[in-house]
Amino acid sequence: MYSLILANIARHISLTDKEKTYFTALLKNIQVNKKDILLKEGQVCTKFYFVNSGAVRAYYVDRQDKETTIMFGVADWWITDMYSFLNQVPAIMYLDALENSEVLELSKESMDNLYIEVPKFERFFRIIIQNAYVREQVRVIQNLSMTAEERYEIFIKKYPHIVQRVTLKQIASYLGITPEFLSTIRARK
Amino acid sequence: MYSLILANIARHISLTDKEKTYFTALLKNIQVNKKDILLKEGQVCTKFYFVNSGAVRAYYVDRQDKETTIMFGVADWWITDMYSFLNQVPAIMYLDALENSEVLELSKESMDNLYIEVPKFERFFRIIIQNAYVREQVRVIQNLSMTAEERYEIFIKKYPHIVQRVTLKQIASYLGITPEFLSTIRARK
DNA sequence: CGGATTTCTTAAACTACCTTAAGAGGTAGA
DNA sequence: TCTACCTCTTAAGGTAGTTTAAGAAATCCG
Repeated sequence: MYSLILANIARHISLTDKEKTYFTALLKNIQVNKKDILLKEGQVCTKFYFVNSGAVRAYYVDRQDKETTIMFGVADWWITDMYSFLNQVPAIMYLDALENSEVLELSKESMDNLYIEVPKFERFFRIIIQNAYVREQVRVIQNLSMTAEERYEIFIKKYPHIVQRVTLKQIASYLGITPEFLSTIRARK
Repeated sequence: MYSLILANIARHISLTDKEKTYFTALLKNIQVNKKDILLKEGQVCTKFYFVNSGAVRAYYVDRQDKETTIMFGVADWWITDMYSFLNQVPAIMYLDALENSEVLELSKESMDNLYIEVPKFERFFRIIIQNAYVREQVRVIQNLSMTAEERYEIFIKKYPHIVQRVTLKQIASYLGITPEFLSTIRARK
């Protein structure tokens, strides 16, 4: 139940057995079904989620009800509305399950305690967020300098396991195009 | 010389006088002239920069020589090629001065020592990077769900002091459009 | 000061991507 | 098993943003 998350952490910091025990005791294991909602826009996000199995999606809905997929979280990924979680303000995004999934929750309160009890975790989450930042920066560059077709090519190369599991509409909303246009892009090949 | 950066840090962590002295001793103050290059694509980025005065721009150049402005750094901003700096791999971006500027440099080596000597800085840079991550995420959402005109409106509201100081071409490359189109957007009002 | 270079504007023709619509599978629920 | 409702495709017509080009305005520099 905790082997995946402990391996994830071990990639960046070393924990003693005692620290591992302390950390895992803070986690809550939950099972969610396909389409279950973890977070709604407007709610304060109180959890940082780690996906153990299945798939979770983060997306934004604008005034015209158009969805933009912010990220897909599959096994071994951390996912949350970072701004809402860290500042305890209303979320701008939705989080929901694309498949039946097993998710570990770390609450804001637990995280604040964790930083005090095991300060090494400051380093761990700094690295996790650093990597997330760099990925978003690369995505901004790609969105601004490439056509939708090029972005789609990169997406299927980078996330081949995700392409199989999500709908065309969701991929289109990640790329920032309509499903119809993605369909014609696919047909070109 | 260090008052701005110490105030910047004090917003997130408290330092003793001794820690302040240790920290500022790691910094190198440099003066750069307009158009001076701080980092070239392909070089390993060895410095994290803090802008004391003036303005610095980070941008990406694609195979067709098209520039995409990644960020503008004015007084009180941290700027670097994060991926290159942290992993000591070749940079994907350029950094150069838009005006004569005063910049403080923190080297990778100094930063590694800083984390050991004053672990509080793990927290500080985690927060700095968190904020940068959230900004990039919002930018992705805006790029995917808004028209160029809407993004321009938001840009001039959010960075009114920057608009005055940089060229139209640079703003256009931040928004991901051509200077010609930005010119027509401006003429519409 | 004057010439060179860069920046900005305008406009016409073009392309990437959107909108609307209609039909063909697939899947889920009564 | 039938019906309802998503998902995906295809295609025609529309719009946001690009390309090319040329001139005007501003800035740089000897």
